[in-house]
Amino acid sequence: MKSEPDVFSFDQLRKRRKEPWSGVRNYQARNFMRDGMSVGDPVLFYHSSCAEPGVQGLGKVASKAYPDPTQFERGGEYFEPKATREKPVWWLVDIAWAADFARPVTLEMLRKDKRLADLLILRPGNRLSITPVTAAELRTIAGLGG
DNA sequence: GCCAACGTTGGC
DNA sequence: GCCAACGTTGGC
Repeated sequence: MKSEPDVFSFDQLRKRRKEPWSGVRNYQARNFMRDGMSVGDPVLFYHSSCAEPGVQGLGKVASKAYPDPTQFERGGEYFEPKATREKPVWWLVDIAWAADFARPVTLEMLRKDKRLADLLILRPGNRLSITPVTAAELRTIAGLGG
């Protein structure tokens, strides 16, 4: 899961322990949270749009999917006029801090590792903020992080 | 349903 | 700030 550290960093997640992953406004990313995640699933926390993009550490899914409350905030940045309480449009999960890496796994390190050739985030033009990884990819990246 | 215009993402 | 690569929007 990507996050811009200027907006919400892995350090902030560690301090807060848990954070609702609100504000996702892409259907594919929403579907991964709503349909593809279970409580306890490991999460790679990736910093994007910063000096050194890369995976900072591990989080974990800390709730089942529930409606993103920001879609109901009239006048707010994430207000969704099409959403109703009965038929929400946007869903999220809570993400909890799980473990630090000894070192961040930089984008450069990800690119250099042949085992990660199929990692979705490395595909040209990938802009999805949430992408699935295989168990093998997770192990590889966690290994690189020490 | 098509598709051009537009907005956003994200590395550099 | 640039720009490639997308996703979304809206007229038709």
